[in-house]
Amino acid sequence: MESKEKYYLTTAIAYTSGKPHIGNNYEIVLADSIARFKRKEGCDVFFQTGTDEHGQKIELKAQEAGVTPKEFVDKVAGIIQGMCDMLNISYDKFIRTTDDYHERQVQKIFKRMYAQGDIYKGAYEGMYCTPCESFWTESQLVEGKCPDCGREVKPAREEAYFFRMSKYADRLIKHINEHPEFIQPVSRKNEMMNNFLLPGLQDLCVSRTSFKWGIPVDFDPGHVVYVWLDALTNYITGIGYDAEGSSTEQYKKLWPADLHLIGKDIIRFHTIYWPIFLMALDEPLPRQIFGHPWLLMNSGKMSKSRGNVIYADDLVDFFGVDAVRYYVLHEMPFENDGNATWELIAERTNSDLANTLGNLVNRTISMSNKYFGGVVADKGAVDEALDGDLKAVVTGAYAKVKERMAQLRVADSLTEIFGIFKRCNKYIDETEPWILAKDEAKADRLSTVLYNLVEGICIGASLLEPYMPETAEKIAAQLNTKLRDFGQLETFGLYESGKRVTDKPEILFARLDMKEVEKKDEEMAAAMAAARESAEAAGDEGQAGAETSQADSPERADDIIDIEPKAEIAYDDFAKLQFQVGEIIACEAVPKSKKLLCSQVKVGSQVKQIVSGIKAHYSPEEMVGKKVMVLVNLKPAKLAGVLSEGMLLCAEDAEGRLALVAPEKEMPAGAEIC
RNA sequence: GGCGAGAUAGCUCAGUUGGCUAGAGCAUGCGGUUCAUACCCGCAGUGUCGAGGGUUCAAAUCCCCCUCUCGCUACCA
Repeated sequence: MESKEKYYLTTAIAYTSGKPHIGNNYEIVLADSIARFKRKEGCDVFFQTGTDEHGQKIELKAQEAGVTPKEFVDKVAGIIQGMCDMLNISYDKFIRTTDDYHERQVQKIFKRMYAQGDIYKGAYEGMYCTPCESFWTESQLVEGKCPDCGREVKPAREEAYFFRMSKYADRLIKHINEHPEFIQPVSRKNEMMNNFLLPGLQDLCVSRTSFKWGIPVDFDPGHVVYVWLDALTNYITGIGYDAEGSSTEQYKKLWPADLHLIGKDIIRFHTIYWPIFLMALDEPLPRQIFGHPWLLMNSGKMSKSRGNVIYADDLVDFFGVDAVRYYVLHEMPFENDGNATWELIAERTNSDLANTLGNLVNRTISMSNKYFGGVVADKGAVDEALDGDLKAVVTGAYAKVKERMAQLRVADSLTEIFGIFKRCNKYIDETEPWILAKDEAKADRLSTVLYNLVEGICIGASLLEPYMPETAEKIAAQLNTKLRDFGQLETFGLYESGKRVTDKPEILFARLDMKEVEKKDEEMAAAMAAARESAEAAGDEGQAGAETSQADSPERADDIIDIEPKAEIAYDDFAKLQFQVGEIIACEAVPKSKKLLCSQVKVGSQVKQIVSGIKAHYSPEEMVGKKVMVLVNLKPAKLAGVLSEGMLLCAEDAEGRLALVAPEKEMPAGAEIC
């Protein structure tokens, strides 16, 4: 192996709005296995992870919890770091965006970009939708109304800083085309190109004035640096970047990053905005960005409100840290979402970890003790026909694993490694040690067979170390040896002949009773439901550990709408709106539309046809018969080619779930709401 | 609506530039074995390779069309 090559990898930083679930933790386990693998390959690895701690959402959560934002994020960051430690994550640096050096650099970066003209002070000058607290350009409006809610918009203006994205678009397009490995998996590259780069980039707003919990723009009080400029730059500030040219030696050595590991939901920010920020700073671009798939629970996205969340600490308590690491690494394909349930994890643990691996180690050690008092010695009694293939499989595994890892195919790497253990089990069957033991004359052969097994297990365990470090160490300890370096995995026979293995092998993974697992699953589901109920009863979801959907984490959702509170309106404004109770008498999905339902709504003596974007939340069948709140005097418009003559009012929560608003007591269709 | 990906054994998926009787893992059934955590080894499967056309000596693999699923995006009064 030549002189140490550096390898800098990062995960996305976790948003500190609540406790992350196993779907969020997956990424860091994946990163950890890559980091450990690279270290064993001899690279000088730097592995950074951390937390993203600013934003209005956190400001609100803290307020609800009755603590300061800093107190709030300190607590959550502590939980997140604790989970990393629990999962045995070998990070070199845990950055928090509230760290002083980070805040200072973000301010400098902002100032430099402003001085260069990449950031300019402008304003949202456009049509403002007060209820949505959103600005829209003329072209975004639909029929002159807010494209989000369809209500009236009015001209408004709010001061803000913008980043001139378009200036760098051509360079980025060129870079992406010339570096096919830049965006992984490649299918994402086309999405970025077709949806954003080729149609033309919009300038990005990079400051806010509507909340305080952020990094202040130091030359313009009232503005705080918005979201991505703050969060993304952690990748350089964490290793000592300085916007004024005094970056540390560490930075000069490590940058550009070799790999940014992120969830597929934030690929856009990492493959478009982040590279452009770097271009503005005249820094090289990261080598590769891998947007990994998600780990789903019961084939659905995990979210607390669905009650299907699994937390890493519960899993670790039940299965053990390495079983959890193994599951998420093994079950996650490269491009498709993976699935997790208590039963699936248990099945995987039983078949691969308890049966194949654990039992192999156990039976090998047991035989060594039984036949030779624990002494493992190579007596040179080779049976070429039987031993050759075993040795070939064992010594050939490293090359295969290395190749898989180079493509970030971690799950496939594990499969290759387990090929060793399966081959060893087969070898036992082929050599039949218990028969050899009956014949004094075959003692040397028996000894060699056991030696070969121990050697095979040693190499397998050494390969397994990046993925399951604790288990690998346990195996080495039971075999009274040390884990090998990667340079020693292609030579068979390095186990020191004559050593004595442990006389009391410890079960590595106990077989799990599926009934117990089922019980545990039900228990957790019940606990989840109870927690949800009590949270609802208390009318409060603001505790640390509140909802974290996989989509709005690990960085942060751009669905947070953080603009000025609505302006006060006069009664006259309100009086213009006519609300009535409407009864839905028929409803069907709008063809050629994914989200629209078309309802016939009885309002008084007339029936209005109203199209609503609620297909994801209500089926046409369940709509029928509902009495709901209708805005009836809205100017009719066509949606997906279908006429809509009003609007059904809905409540929407932070996760975008909708609930129709209905009168609390029985009211006739047509009753005025005032 | 736009762009893209996919549809293969009960389940999760492999199938390279078209080439023999289409594969792996898990689950299932049967057989073997007993060192071991009721474990391990072997065998057996079943498949209209989404539907229909076409090119070819030959197509899961290429072309056309259809159905369905998924991703990104737009829209969602």
